[in-house]
Parts: sequence; C-alpha cells; structure tokens
Amino acid sequence: MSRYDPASIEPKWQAAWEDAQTFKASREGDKPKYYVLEMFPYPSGRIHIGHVRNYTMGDVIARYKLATGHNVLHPMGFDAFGMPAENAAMASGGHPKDWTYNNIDTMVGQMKPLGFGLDWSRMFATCDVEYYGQQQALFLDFLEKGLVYRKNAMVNWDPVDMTVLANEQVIDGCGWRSGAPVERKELTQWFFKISDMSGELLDALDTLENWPAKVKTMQANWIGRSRGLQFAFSTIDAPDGFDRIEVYTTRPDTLMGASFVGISPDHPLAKQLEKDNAELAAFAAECRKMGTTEEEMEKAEKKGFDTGLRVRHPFDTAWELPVYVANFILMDYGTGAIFGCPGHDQRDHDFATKYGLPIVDTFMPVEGEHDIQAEPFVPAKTEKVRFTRLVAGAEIQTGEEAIDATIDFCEANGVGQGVTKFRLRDWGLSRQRYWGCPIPVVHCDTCGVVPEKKENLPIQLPYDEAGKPIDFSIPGNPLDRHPTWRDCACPSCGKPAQRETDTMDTFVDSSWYFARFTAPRAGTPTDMADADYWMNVDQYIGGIEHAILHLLYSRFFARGMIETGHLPQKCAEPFNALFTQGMVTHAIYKTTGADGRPVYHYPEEVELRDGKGFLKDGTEVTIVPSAKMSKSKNNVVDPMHIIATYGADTARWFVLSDSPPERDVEWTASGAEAASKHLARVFRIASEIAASDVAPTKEDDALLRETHKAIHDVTMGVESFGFNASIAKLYAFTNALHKSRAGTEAKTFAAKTLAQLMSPMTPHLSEELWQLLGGEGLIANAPWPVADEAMLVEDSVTLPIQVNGKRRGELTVPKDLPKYEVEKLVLAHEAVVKALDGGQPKKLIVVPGRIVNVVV
RNA sequence: GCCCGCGUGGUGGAAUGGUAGACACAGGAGACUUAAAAUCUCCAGACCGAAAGGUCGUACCGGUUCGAGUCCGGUCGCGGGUACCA
Repeated sequence: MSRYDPASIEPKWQAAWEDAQTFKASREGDKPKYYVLEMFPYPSGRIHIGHVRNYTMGDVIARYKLATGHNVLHPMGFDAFGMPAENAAMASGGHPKDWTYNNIDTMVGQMKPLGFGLDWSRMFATCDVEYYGQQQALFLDFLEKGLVYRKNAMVNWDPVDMTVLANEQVIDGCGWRSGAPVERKELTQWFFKISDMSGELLDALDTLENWPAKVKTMQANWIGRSRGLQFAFSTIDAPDGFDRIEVYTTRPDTLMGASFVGISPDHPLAKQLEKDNAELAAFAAECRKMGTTEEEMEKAEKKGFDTGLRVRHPFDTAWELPVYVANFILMDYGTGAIFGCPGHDQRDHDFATKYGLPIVDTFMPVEGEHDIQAEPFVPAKTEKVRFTRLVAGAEIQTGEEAIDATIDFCEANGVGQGVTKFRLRDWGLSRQRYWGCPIPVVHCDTCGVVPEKKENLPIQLPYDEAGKPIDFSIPGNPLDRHPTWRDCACPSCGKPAQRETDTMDTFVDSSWYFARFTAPRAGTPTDMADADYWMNVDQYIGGIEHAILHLLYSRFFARGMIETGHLPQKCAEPFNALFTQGMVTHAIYKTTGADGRPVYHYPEEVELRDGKGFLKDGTEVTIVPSAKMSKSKNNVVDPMHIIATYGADTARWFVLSDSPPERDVEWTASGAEAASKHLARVFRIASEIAASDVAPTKEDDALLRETHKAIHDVTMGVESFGFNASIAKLYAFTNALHKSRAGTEAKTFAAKTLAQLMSPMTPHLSEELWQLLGGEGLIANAPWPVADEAMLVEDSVTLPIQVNGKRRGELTVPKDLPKYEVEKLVLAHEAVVKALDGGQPKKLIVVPGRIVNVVV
C-alpha cells in the first residue's frame, strides 16, 4: 500500500486544476456569482504565516462556493507601493522597483505551491503602470467632480535630513535616521473630501448586516457625529479682526461653569498674538515640536499659556474669562477653540488646577453633594442630575435634555446655534516620496495648478536619473531633485511647466483594487459590464488592523467611483460581508544598540531559557510578548519550512485548526507534525477501505448517521467561519470511521464524504482520496454533499439533573416524552429523592431536551 | 490619553443563559516489535478520598438569574487602531 506523499500528489493536482482551468473566473452559464476576496498582501519579500492563514480561509470559502454551484471570482494581487521599498533601497542599495518585483516573484512562487484556488490570470500589482495609470485617470475624474482639493496641513519634518517623515519614522520625537528632534511643518497638500460624506458613511453602517459589530462601532466612533453649540465670545482689546472667538462645545449645559477659553497653537489668533509676544512664540514653538499623532497630543502633559487677552461671558458681560493657548486643542476639530469647564471635565480640571483657575459646578448629583474642587463630576449624559447653575430646562434633568434645552435657548436668544459636527477629517493623500502613484497635475506659472490631460496618462515614475538608476542614499524625494522628470508642457497654455512631485498615499491604491479585479486589463479603471456582474465583493476577509482606515477609504472611494461613472449604483457599499481574522502574533526580541535605539532580533537568533531570551553571545534580550508580526520588528514567521517538510495540505490544515479564525493566535510550530500525522492517518484509513471487501453489516446505519451528522456539522462550520469547529468535527468523524465495523459500501460512502468535507481545507489530499475511492472527475467540481435531516434526529436524549444548579445525576428519556412524565421521573430519581429528604421541591424547571433543575 | 477587542487545564482551544474543558498538542501507562520509529488501546483540570463520592474551578471584585465562561457594573493585564506602517 502506498504512503501519503504530499510531495508527489500536490504538484500533480495543481497541474490538474491548471489544465482544467478550475479556478478561472467565468461569467458563463446561469449560476449565481460569488466574489471572495482576501486583503491583498504587501510584497515584503516572503509570505508569512499570517498570509497562509488569511488566504487559506478565503480559499475554503472559494472552494466551498464552487462546490455549491457558483461562478467564483477569487483573485490575488499585490499592494506594492510604499515605504519599505524605499527603505530597503536606502539600507542596501538597489532600486525600489527591482526590490518590489523581485519580492512579488518570490511570494508568488511561495503561494502557488499552497494550492490556492485563485484565478492567477487576473493578478496585478498596484505599482504596475497599467494600474496606477488608471488610478491617475480616476484622480482626474474625482478632481473634476470636486472630490479632491488642496489645503495646508502639518507634516513631520526632519530638520537634519531635510525630509518629511511618516509617523512610524518618528521615534520618541526624533527622526529615525538622523536622530534629530522632529518639527511640525505646514505644506500645501491634496485632500479627498471624505468629510462631505461623513453623515452618509455613518448612516450607511446600519445597512452592513454582515459586518462585525465591532468594526461598525469603531467606524462610527471614528466618524464621530456630535451635536453641540457653536457660539462666540466677544474679546476685550484684541488685535484687529479678532473681536470674536468662535467656539464649539458638546456640553453647552456647562456654560455657566466656564473658567477659561482655550485656543489651538495653530489658531489664527494665536499666530497673530505670537508676533508681538516672544514668550508666547516660544510656547507655540514648543507645541509645534510635538508629533502630529493624536496619541502624542493626548498623552502629552496638558500645558497652556495665558495670552493676557480676556473675553466676556455671553450671559454676563461683567464676567471675564482668560484666553489660553493650550497644547491639547486641535485646529482640525470644531473651531480650534473651546471653553473649559473644570467642574465637569477631567482634562479641564487638571488644567484649572495647574493654572489656579476657578472650578465651578453647574450641576450636582440628584442626591448629595460632590466635592468638585477635588475631582470633576462627570456623569453619563443619560443620567439625571440636579442643576445648580441652570441655563435652560428643568432643574432636575439628564445631561442630554439639558444640552437640547440649552441649544434651543441659545438659538432663541441669538447667542449661538446648534450644529452637527464630525470628528472625521479630510483624507490627506499627498506623500513626499518616490515609490507611489504620481499625482497627475502640473504647476504652471501662468495657469496655476492644472490637471494633466487624460491622453498624457500614465505619468510614469522615472527609473533613472542622469543616466543612472536613482540613488536612494540621498535623503529627500528623488522626484523633486530629478534633473528632467518635472519638466513638461502646461496642459492648458502649452508653456513650459513643472509636474507635481508628490505621490499618492498607498491607501488610495488599496481603495479600489477590488473593483479593478473584475476587469484587470480594461483600458479604463473598470469595465461597467464586468463590475456589474461581479460586484459587490460577497465575502471580504482581512485583518482587524484595517477596521477603520482602509475600509472607510474604500467605502468613500466606491461612492466617488459611482459619482464619476466607474461603478454601478449598487456598489456604494462594496463589501457585502466582512470577516476580520485575528492576527498571528509572535514575541519581539529586542536589545538596545550603541546609539540607544532598539535593535530587533529574529526568533532564530534567540535562545530561550527559563522564560528569558539570550543571543548567541549571551546578551539578554527584552521579550515583548504577542505582538503583531511586522517586518520592521523582525518577528515574522516563515511558513516555508513547514510546507517543505510536510506539504501544503498540512500547512493549510494546521493554520485552520485549533484557533477560532477571528482570534489572534500566538504562533507555535509544535502542532504542524500532528496535523501531518492526521492527514497520513486519513490517507491510510481511506486506502484500507479502498482495498477492502466487506459485506453490509448491522453497523452500516450507525455510520450513515455519523456521516450525515458530519456533513451537517462541517457545513455549518464553513458557513459560519467556524473552521476550527469544522476541523474538530472532521477529527471526530475520522475517529468514528476508523472504529466503525460497517461494510465496505457504507465505509466507502463515508470516506468519500470525508474527502469532500476536507477538500476546501486539504484539496490535494482530497483529490487523491477521491480518485482512490472511485469518485468521478475532480473533487473540486463535485457537488457539495447535503445532509439528510431525517438522519440527524436522535430517538432519545440524556438530560442532566441539577439540584440547586449543581449537577447531581442524569436521566435518559425518549426524545418526545411530555414534560409531566419527565417531572415524574425526575422526582423519582435517586439523587433528587435524597436531596428532597421527604420534602417538596420549591421549584422544578424542565427545559425540554436540555436540562432539569430542582430547587429545594 | 481616547476608541475597539481579548482573558477558560501544562498548551491551542470547545461550550444557542442549561452537564465547563469537545477536538487536538505536550505528558503518562500499555499492546505490537529483538529494538527503535510508525501504528493501535487506555488515562489525564486542581484538591481530598482506597473507592463511592465530595469540594474548588473560566483574570479579579460585585450584581441579575432556578441556573452565568456566557448578561450587567467595576478593577487588572494583554493586543489592535489612533488619520504619513500597510
């Protein structure tokens, strides 16, 4: 008897699928369509175990849908622009383009042996000229529709390298290469007007029934709709043009507890005052040294600077408040100015305490008092409170009621107006980098900023500069310093002009690739007939780390593409169902380098002893447990040795077993061998059945029931993304088949069914078994088995008997035994008799088919 | 800081508010073998007990319920996101 030999069977069946074009997406026939998509990978160099997990999940769905009679689209591509390619070029020479395409070749070479049912003919990379050229066309259409505009925005600036830094490149406030303290700098940049769609993007979340609730919550919080009051404080002796300071507040009911006005360091008034106040200028400069991330702003110590300027309270002109410039106020949100109410806000309380400002309450608990000087009183807005300094509404009301009443009162008295604001900011897409899609606009001295003509697209990235491949050892954007690339004719007046040298954020690339897959070679961004057939994506699968940005940007882009005629109306929400798989995590091992910066070590370099890690030279490493696998942290696990040792089916089986798909898993390699043993066991069991000849026995029926139960359970698991549950059932079914003494016919049926149920997970082995057991054609094309409901029902059930919620015995009764009969049997049960000790039960709960509880 | 998750045996994990620990890994005992590998059978949360059986037990504290891993409130720890990592 032959042994399970994945090395020989896997290439054989991959060739068979290739010959039969099994996974080529086709619009033919009248089958329903199914589009399954996994978030495409960044070509970091090698696939890692997280990729294997992600694509195996998608492949299970794709193969299952094929077997249940669908036209399936299951494509693959690469999110190929981005910083790592430039970083690699800086670190070790070479060119981002060569680095990227080499990586793609390697990764495709690693993915193909895994036997994914992908339509490889549709593959593309976002750095392909064909792709980014179409993206430029989309940009021009968006521009024409007013979905893109220019404004100033802050970037991280490295004053030594004279270059813009990504947030990731700022470490403890310093540039990652130069080590110099980073500054904020203002640049004119392109923005997508995503904020125009805030309300729509928020409201439409409710229609996404098959999205995880947590993702919808995260997006809703991110968009952040709030209702508040916008009004102005009038200033006293302020510079010209600043007789009013507009503020926005979501808690107007605390207006009578105001103790100061705060403005952002980037507020026009702050900038004006700075001119004549060196101390303030120094404070503002200090604020601008802070990074641009929200996290840094929030975590930084709250600091303010008293401008000396004062404003009048809108309800009492004799009441004057000081104006502070404060480092925690964002110019981007609201009006860039607030009033502080220390009595009912922790941050304002800290601020007031620090600068000796008054702390006044506007409401107290309904019962009792709260020491407002010691800590702020911040109840939920839905809680009733007793107002001590009331603007409008009842004395005792909830915060919500008070807010509404105050807004109405203010509007009626001309103090301000109720407005709805969103936290969501416009999407800045300009990047001062080489390896991205060039923004197709031209700067002309005469005509200003002019869109490039569509017939001049694609605007290609230059490979060479001055006859040599671009040198990335020099900091800064190579497009900026390229001797000729910028030169062009103005599309409007024809005079010499210069190209924009900024490229697009790589999130743009990934915001429409799913649409491009429906017609990847089309001469326009999409082909409407293909998009109409294949869209939407029926099942999208990817990491939870993309819950907000990528998915929100894609939702915006889909709407923009409808507006510009590139997608049909039905695509506003392009992903019908979303599944967020957990990440594969692995410890990070780091030491500190001579320059004080962290040095990351590969798992292979680290020896673990007593929970501590050491390098070969004995240096102890710091272990950061369970972190997201990241190339820059060197904690990526390479699955290729598992594939080489045990084969693709083992790797696929292994990544699906044991862990629920949505949960993070800490990677350990110990289970791979066990998975391999199990597959070999299945092969052995099937081979024995194929070689046997046993007449029908009285155990045939039991095995048949087991088989139908397995069909039911495994199918349920696949349908609900419970792949680990499906696999547990497959283990149990394999054990049942192994132990069964049924005849050959029943066993053959069971084994063929087992092969089918396993086929989405272990497709090569399943094809082999199918052939061995006399199945017709490819198992990939065989119709998915259907469970016979009649075979699933049991005749009797075993009920656990609880006494006061603790299990004290069990009772086996016919399935349909009436409740009162069950009660009689329970009361006669030994354990119950003992517990009652002659008395009567206080209560008797019978949950039919599940449990019995006696309360004594 | 803020938003969103997660926390169950030695390990990965299972469990529509209804027998906690399915299925598997590692471990132990045995069979087969000259031996090993492979394979097969069985055991296995902790504690007490010879056993029958009992007590405890799902990060921690409290609540709702006949009944809580599951629902509610709070605490701690870990992870993701935080708008230029992708």
